[in-house]
Amino acid sequence: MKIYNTLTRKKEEFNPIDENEIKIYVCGPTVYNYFHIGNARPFVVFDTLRRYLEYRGKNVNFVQNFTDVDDKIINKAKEEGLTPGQVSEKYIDEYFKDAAALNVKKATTHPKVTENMQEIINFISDLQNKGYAYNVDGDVYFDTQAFEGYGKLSGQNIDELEAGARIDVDDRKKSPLDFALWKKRKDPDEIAWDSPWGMGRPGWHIECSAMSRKYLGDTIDIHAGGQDLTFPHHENEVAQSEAANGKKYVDYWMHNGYITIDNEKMSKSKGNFFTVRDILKEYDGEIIRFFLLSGHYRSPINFSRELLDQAKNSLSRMYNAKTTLEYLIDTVSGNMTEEEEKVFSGLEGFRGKFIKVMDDDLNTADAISIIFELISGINNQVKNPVSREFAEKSLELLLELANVLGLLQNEQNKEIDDDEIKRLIDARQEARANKDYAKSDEIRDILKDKGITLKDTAQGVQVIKE
RNA sequence: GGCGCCAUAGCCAAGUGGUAAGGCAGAGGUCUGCAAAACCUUUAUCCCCAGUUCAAAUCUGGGUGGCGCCUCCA
Repeated sequence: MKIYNTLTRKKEEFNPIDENEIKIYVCGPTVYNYFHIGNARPFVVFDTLRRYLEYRGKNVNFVQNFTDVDDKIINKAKEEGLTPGQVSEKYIDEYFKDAAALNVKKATTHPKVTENMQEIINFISDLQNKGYAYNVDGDVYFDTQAFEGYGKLSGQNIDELEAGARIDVDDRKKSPLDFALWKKRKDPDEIAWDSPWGMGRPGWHIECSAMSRKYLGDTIDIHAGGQDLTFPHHENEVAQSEAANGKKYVDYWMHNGYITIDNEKMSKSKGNFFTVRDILKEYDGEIIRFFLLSGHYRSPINFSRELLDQAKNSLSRMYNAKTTLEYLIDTVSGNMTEEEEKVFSGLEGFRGKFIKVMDDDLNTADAISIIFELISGINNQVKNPVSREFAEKSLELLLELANVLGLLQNEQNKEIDDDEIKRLIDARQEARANKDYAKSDEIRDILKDKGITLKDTAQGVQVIKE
């Protein structure tokens, strides 16, 4: 598989350190609110990466943290009269609900900052002992000038960065680029932990370095996140980890593009964001997932209702194919004919094409189009009478590929447990048999309002529940 | 000021040297009592200019337009 590596700015062949355990770290959310669809993109994209690697037979050790102590959480807690812990616990729960709706699997480990305080403190101590960190009256900073290679991930030049100087000027720092590893407690009732430098809490960047080291080791295969984390967050992680461990931190850096609104980056500070929780009120999570995977992960995607509607209709085409096959499996019988064998072996060719495009830096847009080509192939066969075996095998292949993308995961409940609805369906069949079409159409409309769609097929009436 | 990305049909989008995938929407048709679904047909010289090449959406240079990072942000 080839992966575009931000570090080298090239697509590179992916060679994991240990073939038997691929180590991936994805920067997780700061839990002070519901996440928005821009936040959702890395969750979905890198979940897809993980699914694909697993599909190819790899074991993946997938770590995604929760930043559960931070200024924003503290502020939110103050506003709502809660403790920071109460706020973060709440939004961790909410994260899992929305992630599940998007078919994002749970990580192997979801470490929390507050549960790794000792490791973080030890990490800072390591840096201090090696001369990469300095303590200014209880605040500890990373000395960027001491680390050769600062700027190599983001392609930034230190002199130019300083010249750009939108960074805060703080006389206590040796360089404006230096960043906080440990923040001293500012007032006595602020949440804080004891440390060699006094009461305080960790800076943001150090958390990921410490948790990555603890759960995955000094050097990992893939570290991923949104493009906006490249600088300074990931640049700082590289500096910290390589300074402390004396080893390469990450072999492959992956960064996803933004979600935009009217071609402008969606962000909390701009206020132009839509939470997944809100979108879920109108659209199924899989529609959102389809939307997020419909373009390449490094390209920006513009968000709009129109595009969500397009995604919805496209996904319906996939579900129609699935539903039709399931219906055939229930209603027809027999093994594949020679003709069907031939057609099906042609359809199996799409598996190889699917793998080929996914191998090319996770080209999910192409992967989706290949699933559609498979569906066309299936539909073309299924418009004529087919054997049950053909339907079964086709469905299996369709679901195999869709599952890699985390799509077609919704199961239709085929059991009609409502007697009233059963009666209506029977009544319509009777009316049709009597050629009383006015009545049968009327009943069909009534059922439609109840979320039951009827299709008259060669095998009989197909009932589809919404 | 530094670093970087993007521009393909009405909409979305893949393709990065060999003559434009796929989806949505639209139009017409087949099937159906009618629908639905499905199937068939139909819609692009790839922002502009110049260059390299037998050959360029794809490479080079120059424009134009849009976006991002350099500050918390996925």
